[in-house]
Amino acid sequence: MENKKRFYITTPIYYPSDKLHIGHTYCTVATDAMARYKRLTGCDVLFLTGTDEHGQKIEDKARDAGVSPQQFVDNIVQGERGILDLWKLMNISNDRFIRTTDDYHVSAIQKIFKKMYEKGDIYKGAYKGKYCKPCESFWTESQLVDGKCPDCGRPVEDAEEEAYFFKLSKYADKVQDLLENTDFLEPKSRVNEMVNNFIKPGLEDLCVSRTSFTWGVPVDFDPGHVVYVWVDALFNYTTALGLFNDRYDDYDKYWPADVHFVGKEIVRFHSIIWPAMLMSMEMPLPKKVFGHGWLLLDGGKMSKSKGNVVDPYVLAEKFGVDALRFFLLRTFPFGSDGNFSNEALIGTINVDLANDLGNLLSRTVSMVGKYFDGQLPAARKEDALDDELVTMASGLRGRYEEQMEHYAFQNALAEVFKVIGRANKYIDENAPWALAKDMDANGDRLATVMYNLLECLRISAILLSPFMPASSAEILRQIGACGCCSNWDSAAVYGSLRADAVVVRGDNLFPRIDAEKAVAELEAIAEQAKKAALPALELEPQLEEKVDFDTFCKSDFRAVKVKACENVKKSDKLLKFTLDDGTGVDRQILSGIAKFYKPEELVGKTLMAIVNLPARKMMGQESCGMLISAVHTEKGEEKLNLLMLDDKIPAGAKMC
RNA sequence: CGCGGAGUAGAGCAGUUGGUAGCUCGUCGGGCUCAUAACCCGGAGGUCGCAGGUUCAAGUCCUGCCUCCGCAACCA
Repeated sequence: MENKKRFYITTPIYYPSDKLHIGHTYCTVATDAMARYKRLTGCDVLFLTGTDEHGQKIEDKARDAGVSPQQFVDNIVQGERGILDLWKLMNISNDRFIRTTDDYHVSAIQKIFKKMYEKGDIYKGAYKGKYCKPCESFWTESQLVDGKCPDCGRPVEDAEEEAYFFKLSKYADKVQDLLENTDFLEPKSRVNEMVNNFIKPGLEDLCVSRTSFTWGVPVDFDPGHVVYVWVDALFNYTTALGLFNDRYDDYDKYWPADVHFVGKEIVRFHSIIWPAMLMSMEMPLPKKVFGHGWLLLDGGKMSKSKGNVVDPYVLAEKFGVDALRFFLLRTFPFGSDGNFSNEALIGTINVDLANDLGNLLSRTVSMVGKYFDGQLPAARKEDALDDELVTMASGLRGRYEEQMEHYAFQNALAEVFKVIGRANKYIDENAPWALAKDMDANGDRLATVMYNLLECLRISAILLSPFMPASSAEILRQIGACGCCSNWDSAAVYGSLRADAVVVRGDNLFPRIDAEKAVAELEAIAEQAKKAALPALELEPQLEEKVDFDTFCKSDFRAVKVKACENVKKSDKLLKFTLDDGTGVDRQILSGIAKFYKPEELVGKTLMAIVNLPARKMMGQESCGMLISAVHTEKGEEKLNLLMLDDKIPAGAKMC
């Protein structure tokens, strides 16, 4: 037992500048399923996840929020509905959680940085870039928008910043060899991308310190410098085991990692920079980096700006944690991108979980209860009708294992559901309800049929447990499986379930979902969330361009008094004003403010209008001029307020 | 010619080393009644992006083109 095989698996450490979305959940759930699977098979597993908490962006966000960077990340990590809460909700079984702001990590990073510096792989140089003085920030050429600062739009200038660099170029050949000639990086399709894109054109040395912000691990031998992201972030996988710190003592036991699961956007850092740094440190390399795909929405990337970010909290609470976990790993091939949609989620839950698995459990358990009072008799009678089902179920663990070892969650689950589908068909073939009509003649046969169904459920439940821990346990409970027939070994032994197991009916595991209703509700929630995310107040930016005085004077603004005001027929925006402009002749102006005012409340008010705009027809009526309103945007919604003047001002008074 | 991925039934996807084109949903018809109006069987529906080529044989190999998507260096 002390020779248990060890397995160390990690997720990326996530950047807590915002709440996490379904994409992060996808990666973490996949890692969790793998970790649970390995534990199931008897491995001594260490599963690590965490957060990467330093950097300019966090510093900026914290400043905007008026809190310290530490308070800011604490809130996102530990706060209500934060990252820890999310992983708890999703039933993530991580053994450790590292935060790069943890003391032990910070001091370990300083030691690592220093060691690489002393070795000569980190050296001092100059980081060239574009500098925006007002914003005090550095930008790269590619970050600029129209050659100007992406934040404020003002011009930038060439500048240099003192910085430390890592000699990435020194390890280029060794890394290329690693990628091309081993299975270090999977899926294999990512290898070409890395080699062609980054290594062949020549690796440049990597900037690993900055002086332009302070929220980071200080370089202890050079005040003013903080360690820039990669050294700090990547080495988390080792500091969390106790490298250069006393907090943990598992480095020798678990390093090198068996696999890092990472999103395809950070494959580069994990497959090029990370091995190079480890080579520099003369440490063993992880055995594998697996770059999984992204969940796309409407074929495009999820992003805050598109307002299409999917909230895992909402889905888990609405449909259940296990259903969401299952959906993510059953539907999408792990290595490539997948199209997420609410319809697909609900479809998978209804078809696989409710109709096939849930209903199989329900009908089986119900029949054992109805025909045998929950406990099968000992006498059995086999039949050729059993062969195919029994063969399939007996070999299921092997086929499942083959897929799981290749991180092919989708295929592993497909194997399980083939057996579940076959079991449903088996019920039809044997028509237990017909057998039950003559228990004296068919009782033995009926018991065999029911036992075979229970066995299929038992084996399936064991193999599904890494994906749906709670639901699998409930299935095993309902079919009366004990500990010794709920483990990995028993999943390969058909007939493990005690012949006299006590079967108890429970609630429906996966209730069917009314798809139309659920989609509508989700869309309403999304709409609400989108609104809430919009800024409370937005103002039009001031114009840069100058207007000369003469041009300005050409605009003839006048005080006008509202003599009458009414809604324009068939228009929900327009109000029609009859105004006294001091000339003695009524002036008619149409204004698009019906949403904000009732006509009657405006009568008698003194407003401001520009009167020398050319007349223009709106909804078939003439509008001679324009009423002046103040405009601003609240929560994405435009608000208009008419300029109301002191009623002492006579009609026709000129504004200047 | 920056790099990479993708284009297969109405939708979403599988298709390992070339040899009758499959799966899920939907749709149409039938069966059953134990069960969560669930389950089972059958039918319809594809010139596998386009054009060439290699081959006895190509969705699968080669060439060219078109369309969509992602990445393009310090950015999760």
